[in-house]
Amino acid sequence: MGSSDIFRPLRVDAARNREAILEAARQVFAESGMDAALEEIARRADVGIATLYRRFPTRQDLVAAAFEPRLRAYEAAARAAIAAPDPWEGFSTFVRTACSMQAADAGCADVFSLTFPTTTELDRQLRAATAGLNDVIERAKAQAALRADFVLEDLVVLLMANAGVVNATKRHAPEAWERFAAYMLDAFRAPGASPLPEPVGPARLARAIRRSTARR
Amino acid sequence: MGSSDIFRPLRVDAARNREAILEAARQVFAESGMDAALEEIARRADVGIATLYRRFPTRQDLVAAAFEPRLRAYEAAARAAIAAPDPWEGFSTFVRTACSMQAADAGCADVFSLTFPTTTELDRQLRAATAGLNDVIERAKAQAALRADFVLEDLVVLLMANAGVVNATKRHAPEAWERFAAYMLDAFRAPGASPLPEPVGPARLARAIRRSTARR
DNA sequence: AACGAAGTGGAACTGGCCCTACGCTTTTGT
DNA sequence: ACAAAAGCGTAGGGCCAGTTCCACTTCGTT
Repeated sequence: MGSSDIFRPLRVDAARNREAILEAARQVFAESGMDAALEEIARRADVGIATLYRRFPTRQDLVAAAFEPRLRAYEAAARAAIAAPDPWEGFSTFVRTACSMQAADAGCADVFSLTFPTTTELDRQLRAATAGLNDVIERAKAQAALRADFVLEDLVVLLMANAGVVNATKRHAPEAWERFAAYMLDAFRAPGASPLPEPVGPARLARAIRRSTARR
Repeated sequence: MGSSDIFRPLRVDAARNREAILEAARQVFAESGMDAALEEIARRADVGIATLYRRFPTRQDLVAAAFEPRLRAYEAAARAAIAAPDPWEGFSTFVRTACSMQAADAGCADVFSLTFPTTTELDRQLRAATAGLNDVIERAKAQAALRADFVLEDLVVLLMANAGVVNATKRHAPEAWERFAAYMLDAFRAPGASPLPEPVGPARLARAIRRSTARR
């Protein structure tokens, strides 16, 4: 990847530990979100905390590496939407898939909602995948399935909202998001019932994203 | 209030400090949510941490006291909705008001979305106020302004969702919630475009609420 | 089998926050 | 003016998470 010139393979024990850390990280991030305790991850991987730091100097390095499979899944969902013959079908399936991933994995809730500061590379890819949907969106509008004033950023806002739903309900009503997503899809469906306030333009949303450290 | 039999007035300096603490708490809670650091509140009130603890032995005592004006405002908004001649008008104004309060005050985002464990008394009142809306909801359905499958709990879920939006956008796109709320209102408006998944019944939502400590 | 490089884990330091104990200060009532 | 009651702030112990350091172990090579 983007590391040094000479690619030196890891020693086998080191490689094994690296995998154990990633596996543990995926579990823990899924349960507790991207701001979970690193020591918990090390503990669960049966590895000293220093080992974790040596392999992943910053939290973001670990997040990026652990999140990769989910990113692929997200990209795949976007591609599926693009490839779908019926654009509304593609669009709505994508929405449900992404929301369901958020529900199943607290890390996805954090990352899809761009609420967690990730590597520039990771969120470049995430945005790219999302932006790819512009095509479906246009086609869905063209056949008057999607309301004309819908914009790509509405999708991001939806994921932020869904993260809120999921976060509040995951313990005792883990399927609440389904009804919520259905409402949103109804809202997106043409014709728009009433005029909407301006969307926050892509530029501002982008700036918004960079640094909502999720605070707490 | 609910304290001891003999009501002993506070010494004037103590009363002054109490007010300072409440004022600081309101500021800090509004900025950082209900899980803000108590020491920060004491610091900002120019008061020792022990004073804060003496006056408000638990975090929830402080939250309840600090939140009171907001609770009143919420109740007032609900009453206004009930009193509105046009039920849809009343309903939608209420939704916008509650969302806007969440946007303006991170504490409201936490409490309205029932994401933060509060005193039983406080959230009893909050629920009562919300439940009062059942009347408007029925009237709005009766005149086919609100879709027939809407339930009261959808309102709570909306507030959870809006908390997510607000949390992610407050720094750089603080009015994003307006467009989101408008979408939701469109979704709620009759006729329902497509069948919805079952709502999570009141009982389960209630259990959900008790203890979503907002984790992180 | 033996040596050096690579890797390891835990101890130690930091800083933030919660919460309590305790000796000092202010108010209040006489 | 003074003493008792009420209130106060600081200091300190506990906990938890992040981060760095370093003496020790394991691996891979010759």
